[in-house]
This record gives sequence, C-alpha cells and structure tokens, in this order.
Amino acid sequence: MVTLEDVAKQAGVSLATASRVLNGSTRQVGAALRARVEQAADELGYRANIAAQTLARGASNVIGIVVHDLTDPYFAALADGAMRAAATEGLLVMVGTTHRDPEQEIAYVATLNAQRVRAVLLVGSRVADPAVTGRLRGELARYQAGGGRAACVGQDLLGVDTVAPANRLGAAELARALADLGHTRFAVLAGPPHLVTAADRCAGFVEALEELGLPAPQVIHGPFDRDGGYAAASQAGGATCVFAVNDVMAVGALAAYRERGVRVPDDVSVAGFDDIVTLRDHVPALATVRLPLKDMGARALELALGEGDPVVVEQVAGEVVLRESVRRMT
Amino acid sequence: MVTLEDVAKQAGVSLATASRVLNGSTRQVGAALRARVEQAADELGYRANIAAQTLARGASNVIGIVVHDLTDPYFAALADGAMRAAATEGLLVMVGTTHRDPEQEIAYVATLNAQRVRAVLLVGSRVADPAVTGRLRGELARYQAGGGRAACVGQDLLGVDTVAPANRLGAAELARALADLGHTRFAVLAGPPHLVTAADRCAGFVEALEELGLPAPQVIHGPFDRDGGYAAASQAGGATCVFAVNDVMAVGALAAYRERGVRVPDDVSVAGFDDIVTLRDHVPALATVRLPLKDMGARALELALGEGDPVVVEQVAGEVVLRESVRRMT
DNA sequence: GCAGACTTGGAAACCGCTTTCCTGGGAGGT
DNA sequence: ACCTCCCAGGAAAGCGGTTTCCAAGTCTGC
Repeated sequence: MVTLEDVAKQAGVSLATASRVLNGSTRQVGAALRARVEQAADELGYRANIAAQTLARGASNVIGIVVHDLTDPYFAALADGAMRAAATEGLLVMVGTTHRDPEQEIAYVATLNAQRVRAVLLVGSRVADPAVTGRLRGELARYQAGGGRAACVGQDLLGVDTVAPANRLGAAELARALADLGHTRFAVLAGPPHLVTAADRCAGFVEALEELGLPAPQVIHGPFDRDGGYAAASQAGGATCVFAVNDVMAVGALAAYRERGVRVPDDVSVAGFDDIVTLRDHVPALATVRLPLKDMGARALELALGEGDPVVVEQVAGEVVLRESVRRMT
Repeated sequence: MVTLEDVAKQAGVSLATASRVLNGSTRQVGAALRARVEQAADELGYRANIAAQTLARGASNVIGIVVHDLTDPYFAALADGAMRAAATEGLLVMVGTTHRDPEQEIAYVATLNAQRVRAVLLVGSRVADPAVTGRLRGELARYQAGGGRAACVGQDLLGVDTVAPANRLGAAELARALADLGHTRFAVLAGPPHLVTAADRCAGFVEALEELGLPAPQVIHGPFDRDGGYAAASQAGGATCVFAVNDVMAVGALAAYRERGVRVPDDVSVAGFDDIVTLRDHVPALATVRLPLKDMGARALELALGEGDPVVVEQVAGEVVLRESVRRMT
C-alpha cells in the first residue's frame, strides 16, 4: 500500500506539504510543489488511509444507522432517506440490522462507539422493557460522553433527539375516518404488546373508538410482520373493519382473507399504517396512514448532526389515506 | 474519551498487558492482572478506538457493499443476505447506494479502498460501457493491489469473484414455459439497453422464441423500475404475453393494465423476473423466475472473503414459477 | 540442584496521517 | 536601506492502539 510518505518522497517534499496538498488543509501550498505532489500521488495511485486520518484528526466521517430489518420496506425507506442526507454531507454510512433483537441494538451502539462514528441513528420502535431501555440509554450516554451524537426515529424514550411518528394520533384519526364510513364493529391486528409503536397505534385506535361511543374492538396480538398479519386475520371474527397496525401486516391479512374467500372490502374493510411505497400497486389498494418515511430518515440525520444542546423531539403527523380496501357501510 | 493508557494506569499495568487483556491476543495474561484490567476498563467505560486498532493491525473488520438502490427489494434482499453473512463473521458493513450512477460506484470503490475495508461487494448489473467498466476495473485493481478483496453480484465483467444469475438461461426457460402455454405473440418490456442484466434477460427470451420458430417479440426499452414497466406496458400492443425483465417492472405493467381495464391474465399474460418476496401477495400473483437472492448475497461475501486465487464465477440458476398472471391459451 | 524450555510482564518501535511550532525569505512600509 | 509582518515549507510531536523483543520468573526432567 502506498503511503503519504512514499508520495512525499517521490515528490521531494515533506510529509506535511504532501498532507496539505492531498487531504484538504486550510494552509496554502505553492503551485509548483502542489503540482509535483499531485502528480506523484497520481503516479503512485495513492489513497489516503482513513483509519490513520480518523486517528489523527480525532473525528471520523462515518455515521451509523441501526435498523431492525432492511428487507422491510419501512426500514429501507427510512434508511434510504438518512443515507441520501448523509451522502450530501459527504458522510459514509455503516448499517447494522438487529432483526428486532434489542440486545443487538445495544451491541451495535457499543460497536459504533468504538468506531468513533460521528453520529448514530436508532431507527425503529422501542420496546416496553425498562431494563433493556436502561441499558441502551447507558450505552448511548457513554457514546455521547465521548462526543458522539445520536438520534432516534421512534419513541422519545432514549433522551436523544427524536423524530417521532404521531402513532396514537394517526391511528385515532384513522379510527374516526373509518367510523365516519359507518363501521361500528372493529378488530385490531395489534402486533406484539411490548412494541411501543404497535401498542401506541393500537391504543390510539381503541381510545378514539371509545370517545366515539363505539364498542371496544377485538384486539389480536401477534408478530409485527406479514405472517403476523396473516395469522391474526384468521382469528378475527365478526368485525366489519380490521385495522392492522402496519401495512405489511395488512397485506398479510388481505392474503388471508383472499385465501378464505372473504372479499375486501365487500365483506370486510382493511386498513394499515405507514403507506409503504412498494405497496402502492397492491390490489385492493390499501387504506392507511401515510408517514413521510424518507423525510423522517433525513430529518433524523439532520438532528443528529445538528447542535441541539436541548434535546429536540419532533412529532411527525400521519395523513389518513382511504383507498379501495375500505368501503362505506350502507 | 478514555483510552487504553488510562485503563492501564488505573489497573497499574503496562499498555501491552492492557491491550492483551482487552483486545484479544494470543498471549496469556495472569488471572490477577487480567481481573484488574477488566475491572478498570469496566469502571472507566473503556471502548477501544477501532481507528487506532485498524491502523496498528493494518486490517479492518468492516466490509463495503455497494448497491444501486436500497429501497428496491431486489437489492435489499441481496444486501440483507450479505449482511447476515457478514454478521456471522463479526464484520461490520458499510453500505453505499449509487442510485444507478456508475461514477458513484467507482467513487465508492475508491472510498472503501481508503477505508481499507476487508472486502467490497459490488451488487447489481454492470453497464455496457467499456470506458466506465475499464475505470471501475482500474479502481478495483488498485484496491486489490493493496490486499483488498472484492466480489460482484451480476456479470463477470470485472475480473473478480462473481455470483452471476443465469439471466439468459432463466429468461429462455421462461420463454419456453410461456410458449408451452400456447402463447405466440410476445412483447418484452426490456429495460435500458445498456444495462447488462436487462439486456441478457431480453436476449435470452428473444433467442428462445427464435429457436422455437416463433415470431420475434416486440421489444420496448425504458427504465428498469416500476414506472418504467408502467410506461412500457402502455406501448405494448397486440401481444398475448408480456415479459418484463424484472418483477418490479412487471408490477408497474400490471398497474398500467389494471388502469386501462385490460384484464390479466384473461386479456394478456404477464411475467417478471427475480421473484421478489415482498411481492408474493400481489394480485394477480406474478409468474416469474425465482432467484435465491439472500443466498446469492451471502455467497458473494463468502467468495470475497475466501482465498480464491483463481477468480471464481458461479452461475446461479433461476427457477421458472408460473402463477396466476399467466394463462394457457386455448 | 541445575540447564533448558516455557510463560508472563513491560519497554518501545511502529502503523499513517495531522497539526503545531519553528525557520527563512520576500513583500511592504517608512 | 532597515525593520516588520506575513507566508510557504519542514521537523517533529502526537493520535491510540499492536506487537516485537527482552528480561525475569516458573516449570520441567535428569
């Protein structure tokens, strides 16, 4: 591997000069020397050793993003938003997937801390486990104590800058919209009780129905993914409208109904949450609550990078979008 | 930030001993000292500085993955496969997205080289531009000259270990399967002519039809994504069966037909390529050629990490899967 | 009881780059 | 002409680890 010293030697200049020419410095270097250095670097095929730069500068140009599952379009969209924002800042991105294991999340924060990344983004729902959350907070605190910056997309439970989707509110608005269509008997495919995102959406929905004076919906717990939706849908009976707490689950539910010959929306209405872009061509088109995922990812990165001495928490509103998968009761 | 020296001082041992205890060495350290060091590290909240380790060891524990677009489930699946494999090896992953810009791809290789990553994975179709390919090869060669390892998922055009989907073959088999159903008039939504993956699939399909003595299909070029499929479908006329060179385009095509009131498969059959998992609940279910994307990603990482003095190129066969989106002609 | 072979701990060189501090020389002012 | 001031260039001190090389024990086996 060719080093800066090789380049300096070849160009007949000092290490300092070579460094100043090649790796961006405030100091000026004379045109003649500059040219010699650049030529030497080119001839030798010099590539700066970033590990050395990071060590010397005491600051790296990479950020870390921790998501649950990259193949879930929800996280892909969020990550993509953050990555685009990072690219415009000239930052590299290290991505970690936890596959929904909170321990992995904690471990990643430790690892990213060791990497001295500029910022870490924790993307995805928190879990309702004070012990785990506490340990994660501890790890984050340690990271931040060393000058690291962090932000989160999800719930404001970590004491860091947060982009928080208005899950409760969105679900409540959805409930009201569905009630407006004349539905009265609901079921909620509620996901796992310990997942805060799932729980919030479920709670918002249930509370809104209560306020409207409607009967409490049937709440069915299960996994937060497509198969969870599929399985939960099979247990729902008697409801004219089913709310799956995310789009992917809703798609699973639709699949279950299709297989059983239950027509959507004729026999049952189905709504989801998130408005996953990849699903826009699904048939029937899915009623949902739209979240600006890319923007949220990008915004989270901004927050992490920004000064923000006081921790900032930004609520992001969702927008109810009714589509073919729901119908008006006559 | 607490350093190893702080730990050593607190534990009353030398830097060398502290290093050996905390950061994995072949050398033994006595139980007493080991305990003291570990306690000190714990009390101080020590986290090794990986940049320093990388510099000293001359080897990093991160790999780079370069994909076109993370929100495209095709790449997400491939990347996920590679990332899982990386995780089992204890490697961290740096992900770069090029958004289909070959220049970006080259730039990423340079950057990852600067990072001295252990290996880089280039995931996605090559482009049919000798100049660009040449520059990419040059950058890769430079990286490999420095001890870097590389692999590619796509076409064997880079002179590195490659996992190559059998695009031609898969498309040919698909063509035969569709011909078996009695179709004779085909259209191909062919994607961009310069994208090798798209071109290969198109060519395989066209050749197979020719061998069967069937009339040449209408070939419609356009973008390689959902909207490209949507637009291309609108231009196809007279065919009873349409082959979109990837699933995402096929979904776009289905959307276009739906909007125009063209029934699939009654009026026209539609097939794709890839068998994207996220699309399994699409209606109508998409006939396609299944590629084991996760395995391919994982395999590419293995290849990159393996010895492999001779460059190895692995063909991965696709499996034709006929589903509701195609019908038998009577 | 002692030579030789292992072990364990520490000192210090080194990884590749940044940056502070110093030096010499030219420009500008009087 | 003389003195300052400023600026380009270089020497060298880190940045935080790893690892080689030594020295000093500690075991063996005879």
